[in-house]
Amino acid sequence: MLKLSKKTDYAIILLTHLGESHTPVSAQELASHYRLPHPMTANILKQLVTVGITESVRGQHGGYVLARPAESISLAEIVRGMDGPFTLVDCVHEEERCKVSLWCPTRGPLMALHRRIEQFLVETTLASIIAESQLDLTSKQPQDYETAHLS
Amino acid sequence: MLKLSKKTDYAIILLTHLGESHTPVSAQELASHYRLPHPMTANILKQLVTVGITESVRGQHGGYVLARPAESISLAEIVRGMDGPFTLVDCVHEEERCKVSLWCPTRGPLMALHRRIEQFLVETTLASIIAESQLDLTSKQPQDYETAHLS
DNA sequence: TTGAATCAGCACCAGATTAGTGCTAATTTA
DNA sequence: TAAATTAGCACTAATCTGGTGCTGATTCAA
Repeated sequence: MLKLSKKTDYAIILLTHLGESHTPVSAQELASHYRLPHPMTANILKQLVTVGITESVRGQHGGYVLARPAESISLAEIVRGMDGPFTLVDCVHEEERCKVSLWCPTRGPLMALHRRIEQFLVETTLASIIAESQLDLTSKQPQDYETAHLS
Repeated sequence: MLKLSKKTDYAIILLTHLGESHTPVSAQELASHYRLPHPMTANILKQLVTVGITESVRGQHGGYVLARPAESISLAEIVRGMDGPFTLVDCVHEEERCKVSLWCPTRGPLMALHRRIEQFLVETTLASIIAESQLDLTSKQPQDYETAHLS
């Protein structure tokens, strides 16, 4: 359906938070802050660790931190880590010929679209997402972000 | 999963065929030509009629034709007709504020990506897809397209 | 006028995916 | 040692996707 999964969407939100924090943030904290169900938040964070985007700190006052600077984490990596490899249409990654037609008319245009999307995903870094969200923040309402969320 | 549905993919293939034909083409013909299951092919074509992209001719020697010239049918319209409205993330079409956070950090960048994809979909016409597929055809193998397909 | 070809409009089904829950074990720190 | 926390599972429910199939209406040709 040409849509990002909710998990990926949430992952981006959680990662921007981690990118702005200097100390580990727990799943509990993040879940209640963004009013997301705790088990799911925890699962997303765990998955982000396994794909190497975040690191965890166990024990009391533990939590999650970015594994690398936000400048070196791309949107492409986040999407891939949560959703698996980006594949606009199945044939994008196939070496062999199209199963439907030898010269499939969709191949050219859809490959072009695939490449455009991929380029955007690779170009966009977590750091730029954070920068943009902070811009929005200050321009719209000079209020404390930490306390501003709704059900 | 940021993927086009198979039905949309097939729809594009079928539409390029109709765009190249001057007489109605039956679901049967299209299905056997592209080795697609007949019931599904029929369903896709029926749906394309209901959304106004194709028109049908009933009776013997009936079939489907484009409702309008290929130049005026955009990829956006095809995707919307088959998959429903294009929504990269749920909040794209929401007037009200984000349910997760008042200033959701994903909003800006994901909206930008959404607009880029949409722009491409709107810009790309069925006519241009046909033109490109014919280019491919002649440049790669000067062989009869009608008889060249595989399982 | 009848029969074959064809589309229209449904309703349906199975499998995959997504969203979300929950348990138990390991780790850390106060 | 107890509380807080992540790790690593396995599981469930709902939705989406891909695909099937039936019955009825329309059209054309023999």
